[in-house]
Amino acid sequence: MSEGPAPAYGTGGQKVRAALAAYIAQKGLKGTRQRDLIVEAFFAARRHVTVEELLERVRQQDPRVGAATVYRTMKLLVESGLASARQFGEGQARYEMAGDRHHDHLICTRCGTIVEFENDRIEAMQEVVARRHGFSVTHHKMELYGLCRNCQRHGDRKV
Amino acid sequence: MSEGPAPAYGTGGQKVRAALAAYIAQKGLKGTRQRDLIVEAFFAARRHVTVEELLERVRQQDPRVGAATVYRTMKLLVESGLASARQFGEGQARYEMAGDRHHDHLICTRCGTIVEFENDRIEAMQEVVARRHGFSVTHHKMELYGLCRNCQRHGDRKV
DNA sequence: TTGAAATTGAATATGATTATCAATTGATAT
DNA sequence: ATATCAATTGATAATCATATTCAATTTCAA
Repeated sequence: MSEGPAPAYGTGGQKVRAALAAYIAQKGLKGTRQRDLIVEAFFAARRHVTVEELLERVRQQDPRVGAATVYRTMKLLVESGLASARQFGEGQARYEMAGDRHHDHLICTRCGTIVEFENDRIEAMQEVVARRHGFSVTHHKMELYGLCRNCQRHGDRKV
Repeated sequence: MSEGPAPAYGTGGQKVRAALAAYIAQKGLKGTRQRDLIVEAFFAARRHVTVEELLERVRQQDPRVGAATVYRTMKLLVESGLASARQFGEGQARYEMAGDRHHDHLICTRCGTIVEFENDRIEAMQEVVARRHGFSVTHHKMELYGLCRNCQRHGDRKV
């Protein structure tokens, strides 16, 4: 398992895998080979993946894994708080590793690159605006769509 | 920081209806009774409606109107630039009249009230954040979810 | 009034996700 | 190890919102 450069979320998902095992035990569930494969593939992807993409990766290891199992496993990861589902207007969910910090997203409309960011001043101003309208905000969604640096340059070439 | 009430749409949608007629003529399409009913109901609603809600309203005028026609008409309104579709995480689209000004949304998670707002300072900061990550933003989505003034007070009572 | 072209409504298709269910597998007690 | 029993799997069917198909109807221009 190539560990790659230091990811933002702990290394290789060791910690995460332990947390999942704990959740599974605590819930009286069982560990399975498929589940391990899927979780492995998910954390190895290191990006926002769809179930379809994940299934493809998993099937490179074991072609017999069914789509339903991937859906079920991702649901489990979300329930256990280790992943979260996002909608970027594509009609299908993308999953990301659940970090401790809240963040929003920059999405390149050409190549699909997704960058996470956080900005406290924007968050603070959202609070102000909400209060001004009598709202108390519990959560929010902010997505900025446009072209990433690379696609601004090579906008003419194919993706 | 210009922030104000949502754009005042012409009363009765006179202007809008004319614009739609123009679009229809220019595209070589035809006007129909159902279409008029649906557009009428949409602009009379004066709020973010789903196709389902709209169909119900339309059927009070003519029970024989089909759902497909509502879908088709809303698509037409969106194409013509007179309405826009929004996703507030409910799994079905809500349509709003297309004003001239860009705006974002405050959504009450209890009663479903949707308030439009605009805030130039937030928009400006979004630009800054994007540029910092090498992105050029073309559009964005910002939704603040929480409780509206009324629901904060009467959170115990039924909606 | 006519006739081609657009529209309608019902039914069917679609695409993502969830639920069903018989067969299989994993954890545990023996 | 083995038996046991609940959890899991994979295929398939079911959902749900929306799109599409198609025969019947309606619109509009000539």
